[in-house]
Amino acid sequence: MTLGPRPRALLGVLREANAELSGQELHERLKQASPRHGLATVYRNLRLLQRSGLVRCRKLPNGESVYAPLERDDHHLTCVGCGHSEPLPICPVGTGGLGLTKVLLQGFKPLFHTFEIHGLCRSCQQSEPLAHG
Amino acid sequence: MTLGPRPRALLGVLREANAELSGQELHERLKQASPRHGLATVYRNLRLLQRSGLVRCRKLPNGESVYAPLERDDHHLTCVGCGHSEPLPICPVGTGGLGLTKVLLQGFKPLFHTFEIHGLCRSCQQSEPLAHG
DNA sequence: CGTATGCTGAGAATGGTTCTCGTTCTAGCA
DNA sequence: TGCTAGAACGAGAACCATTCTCAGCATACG
Repeated sequence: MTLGPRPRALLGVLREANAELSGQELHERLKQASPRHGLATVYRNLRLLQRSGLVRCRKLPNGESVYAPLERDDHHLTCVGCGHSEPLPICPVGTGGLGLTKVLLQGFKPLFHTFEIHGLCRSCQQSEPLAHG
Repeated sequence: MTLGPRPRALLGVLREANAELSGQELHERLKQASPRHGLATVYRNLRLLQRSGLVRCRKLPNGESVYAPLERDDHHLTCVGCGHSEPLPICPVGTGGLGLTKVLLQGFKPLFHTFEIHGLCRSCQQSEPLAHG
């Protein structure tokens, strides 16, 4: 598989970054190197890299998608109140995967997984006396 | 915690449904019972129910959110090519949770989790000779 | 009865992402 | 070098699920 210059630059920015980046943020950074780099191209190449198994993606509560290199395996704690999301240093899946049987996958080729715990952060618990119980 | 009539109807529709429903679908169904039920109210009450620990939510690749009762614990296999998502009858988290330490949670109150395997479905593997390797 | 508070519906606004389409780049070839 | 076909690109418009705004209505309470 050969990557064109645009996708390669995109992947480079993602790998240098120490956090997940959104499409908009990636666009900002890529424009610094090539000012005419378009937003559509950013999203086009993000899809390409994702299908190629080089980039992973997840959606934040506010609707934007954030991207990271596939090899980074972070999971998250996300507040359903304020939408704040922070890394969670655990992974429920061993390195060898879940031992998914071929029966379960039925020809599906896994590339990456997302695991997220949703709940209420400390400050949203205080401001919202709704918590069930 | 007391639920008003609108949130209660919403939760009822979700519990009757045998699949996750989007905000738009919920609106459609709720209008059948009360034709003037507004879309804003659907989303308002979805947020309310989510914060109350009664409803869970996840985002599909096409950007819409789908909702289910908290007690339903399904996970998914989602194609990064076509966006198709189907239930996966496994859960990486035991009933007792992950044994998350208080140190990790730092006051965060977990309500539910999402687990999703992203990859390429059989037909997207065929149409896209991109697969890395 | 009068007022405060909260919930609601209708429609406008928002904003990340995708689409359109004319242009530009690249590869292959003579 | 000059030419052509096809792929990739950029700019801006379009899309659409969701959120916001705000006036109207219901309920509770004095």
